[in-house]
Amino acid sequence: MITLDQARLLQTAFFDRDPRRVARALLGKLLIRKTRRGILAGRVVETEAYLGEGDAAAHAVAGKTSRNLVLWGPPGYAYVYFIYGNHFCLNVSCLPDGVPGCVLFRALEPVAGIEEMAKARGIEVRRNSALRSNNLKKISSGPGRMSEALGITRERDNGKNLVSAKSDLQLVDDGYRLRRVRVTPRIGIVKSAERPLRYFIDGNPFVSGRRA
DNA sequence: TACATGATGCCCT
DNA sequence: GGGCATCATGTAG
Repeated sequence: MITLDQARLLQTAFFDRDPRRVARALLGKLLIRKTRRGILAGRVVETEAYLGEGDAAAHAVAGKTSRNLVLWGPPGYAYVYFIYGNHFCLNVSCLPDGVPGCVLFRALEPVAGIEEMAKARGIEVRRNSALRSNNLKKISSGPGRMSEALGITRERDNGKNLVSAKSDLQLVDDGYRLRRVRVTPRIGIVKSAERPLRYFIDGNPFVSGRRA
């Protein structure tokens, strides 16, 4: 394992392939936010693949709109949308320019800047160990939660390159070795609900929702 | 312009 | 396990 500042940015080519492969490959990578006060980082422990044509649950099925335009752009860019009047969800575009597809980030394991992320979520983590452990899971287990922890909004981050050295929101590899991945149907959808397109790290306590 | 809906999370029982 | 807040977006009219 290498330290955070030695971690390597993922390359654009990493995302220039089928979202199902990207979703699996992203597990164990780090999502980092650079702030004036330091670096916030979380390990990707749960993702979902959303395909283009033929995936009724994907935003891409509606065709190009002002909201989902990023899905048709080049790979490695952030697609952020607002949902349920409360939450932002982060995706990364996949496949070549002109072909829609993405991966939704569903949960992170807090790695660095934990105090800051907890603060952004309105959570106290400095007390006794039991409460701390319990509250750690509330920081970024779930797509809306992790977005709030990292300050992700559509206005701020939609269309941002996630593999640019200049970006304040990046995906990096710190050498983490993935053991076992589990695959299940996706969470919270009605159409195409049976398709096994959700991926998560087996046994990781920061995975959201059901873990079987 | 109006209206229905949603890739969620939180609080209550 | 269930109810519900809350609003951007897309679609219908």
